[in-house]
Amino acid sequence: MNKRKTLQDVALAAGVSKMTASRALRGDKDVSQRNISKVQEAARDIGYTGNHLAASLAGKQTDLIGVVLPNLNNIVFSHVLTGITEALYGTGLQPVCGITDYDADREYEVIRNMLSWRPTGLIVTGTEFPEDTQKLLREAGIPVVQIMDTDGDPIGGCVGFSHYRVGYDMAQALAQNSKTRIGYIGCGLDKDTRARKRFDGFEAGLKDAGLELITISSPTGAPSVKRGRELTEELWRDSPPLDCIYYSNDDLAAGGYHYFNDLDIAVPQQVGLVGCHGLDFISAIPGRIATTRTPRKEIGQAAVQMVLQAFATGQPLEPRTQVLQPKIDLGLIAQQPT
Amino acid sequence: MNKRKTLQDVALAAGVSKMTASRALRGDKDVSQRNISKVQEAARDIGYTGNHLAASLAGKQTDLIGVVLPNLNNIVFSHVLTGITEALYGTGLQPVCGITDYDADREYEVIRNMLSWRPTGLIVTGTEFPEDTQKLLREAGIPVVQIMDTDGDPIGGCVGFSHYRVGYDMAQALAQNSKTRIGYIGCGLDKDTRARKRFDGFEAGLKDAGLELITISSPTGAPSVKRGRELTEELWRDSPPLDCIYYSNDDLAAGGYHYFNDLDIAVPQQVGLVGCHGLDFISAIPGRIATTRTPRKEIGQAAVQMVLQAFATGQPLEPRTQVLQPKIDLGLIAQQPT
DNA sequence: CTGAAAGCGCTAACAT
DNA sequence: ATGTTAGCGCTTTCAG
Repeated sequence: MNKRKTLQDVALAAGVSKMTASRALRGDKDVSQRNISKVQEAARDIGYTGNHLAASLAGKQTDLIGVVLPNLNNIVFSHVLTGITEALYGTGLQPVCGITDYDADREYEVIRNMLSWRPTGLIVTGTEFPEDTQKLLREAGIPVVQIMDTDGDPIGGCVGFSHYRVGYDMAQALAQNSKTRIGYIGCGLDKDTRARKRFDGFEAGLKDAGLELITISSPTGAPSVKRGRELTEELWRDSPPLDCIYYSNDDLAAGGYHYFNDLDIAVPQQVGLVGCHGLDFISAIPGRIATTRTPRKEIGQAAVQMVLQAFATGQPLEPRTQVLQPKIDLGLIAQQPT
Repeated sequence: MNKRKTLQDVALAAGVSKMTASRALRGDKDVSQRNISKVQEAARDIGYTGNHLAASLAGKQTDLIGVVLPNLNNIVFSHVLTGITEALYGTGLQPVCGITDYDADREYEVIRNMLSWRPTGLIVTGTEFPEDTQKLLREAGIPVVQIMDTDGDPIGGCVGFSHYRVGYDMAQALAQNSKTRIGYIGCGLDKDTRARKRFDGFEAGLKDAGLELITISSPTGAPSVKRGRELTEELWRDSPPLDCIYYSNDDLAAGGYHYFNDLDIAVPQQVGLVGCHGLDFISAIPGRIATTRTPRKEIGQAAVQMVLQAFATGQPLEPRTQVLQPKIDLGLIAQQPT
């Protein structure tokens, strides 16, 4: 394990000064073509890798964009990250991702830790933060963009949609389509504030339509297809008759679909199932599960645009909210025009 | 956007030297209780965040573990990353993740870029690398662990399983369970070498059982549930009768399941469907889709153990392969004991 | 177009 | 227990 090569080694091998080597490697203007070749060759020969730590420390700028997400097992956040990664591709910036697991303390630590790498920008999930986390973000001195949720006061840029309204609108749509005996199944609402906001909005939407939830199942834990099946089975067994179930996401709804399918209960004719997000597997059973299509990738891309813009102007990001409206897809629940 | 605070500012505010402040903040031994409190207080008061760049440059060690994955939309790799993150939690090390999108050039760049952050260890996916990437890894001077695939010569540590054997074993199992007219559907085998190895193993396994694939559908593009449905529909329409379809993963198989389910074709009685990985949604339709359960999270955890061990001994990692054997789950395809 | 000097913010290694 | 002195490897001046 011989010592790592430094710029000095490259300079030596190329027979120029450290400075010329540095400029040549970074593609600075004002280096002779001959020296550029010599330096690049030397770098390749000795296997020079560079040192971002030193470069960033000296240059007072990193090429890092911090991204703080609750979780990557939830495919929704993978999609956001994909949007971010794609939008960043070719800009010379690169994402560094931190996971909070929906834990506020961990979130504080993750953000604090990120900031100490002096990223050029920061993208964080959600709008609800404890006081000290807010302080951290406000004093970060770099562009901060909050994503996914627009219910709340943004600290810097903000792009996403209103989860409350997603719930509200879906409740109204179901009521308009003759669903009256509605149940709810959601997982981990104690931690997932956005799922909770959808729930709150849904209840409000029902209420305004003169309805209320007949049964509510809201255990802790992570939502999954399997979990959705189990919870649906319980609910169906113990609850008064339902003509519709609203789930906190598509995974749970898919689990419900499998349960009813095995029982030969027609979905959505006998019972309507409603999820959230519009994931790929929903389109593999066209029309069966109603959902709200959320623009996840687009949110990631828009967040990057905000950071890039702030980066270009050199200004911190003014509080500004951009809403990317989700679309309701009722599938076969939608009444045919009569 | 006032200038970021430095250790000097903390020292000044606390009335001690930079060094004492540094020690106090890092919890070094040999600092008086009184100064510890004073420094911590000062740091909090002025909103000191620290600078990892400077610390790592001076300390010649980072707390970073590089993780290079092909993709995060594939939930399989999210699970690996989760295993890594969990195993790293509490060690003071943290993962930094790079995405290659199954592209060799991008992979080279990602790894090169990672190395220039001087991580303490590196976890990369797969065993097949172009010559220059191999060189990079060999000369990295830090513990390198290759994961997921054990078919090939490891450069450093290696943990995973044989994809060839996964395919081979499944072919044999299907043959033993009276499947004879078998088709194959897989996506993106041009880029996903591990899926290709499963395919190769599957063909070999069939051959050794005196069988061969009746139909093969292997388009480019990303596998998804929706795609699985579409490809299954095509295959079923155009192919001679089949009693079993082997897919390159569970997502595609699930798409096939939905297709047959809508047609009231019994799965697996009329046609057996076989995926790979044993994802959550498989267990929501118990027994219907056969699969191979792969220990994804465990692979991530084992990889971290290897890095940690090398870190502790201070030695580069000797080539060493650890196999975490996947388990076949035939579900209802398995013949009942007679 | 090139180079020499200075220093980014921190910590290791010695002092005291 | 605390402070001082030297860098880590690079880039930003500024001078040729």
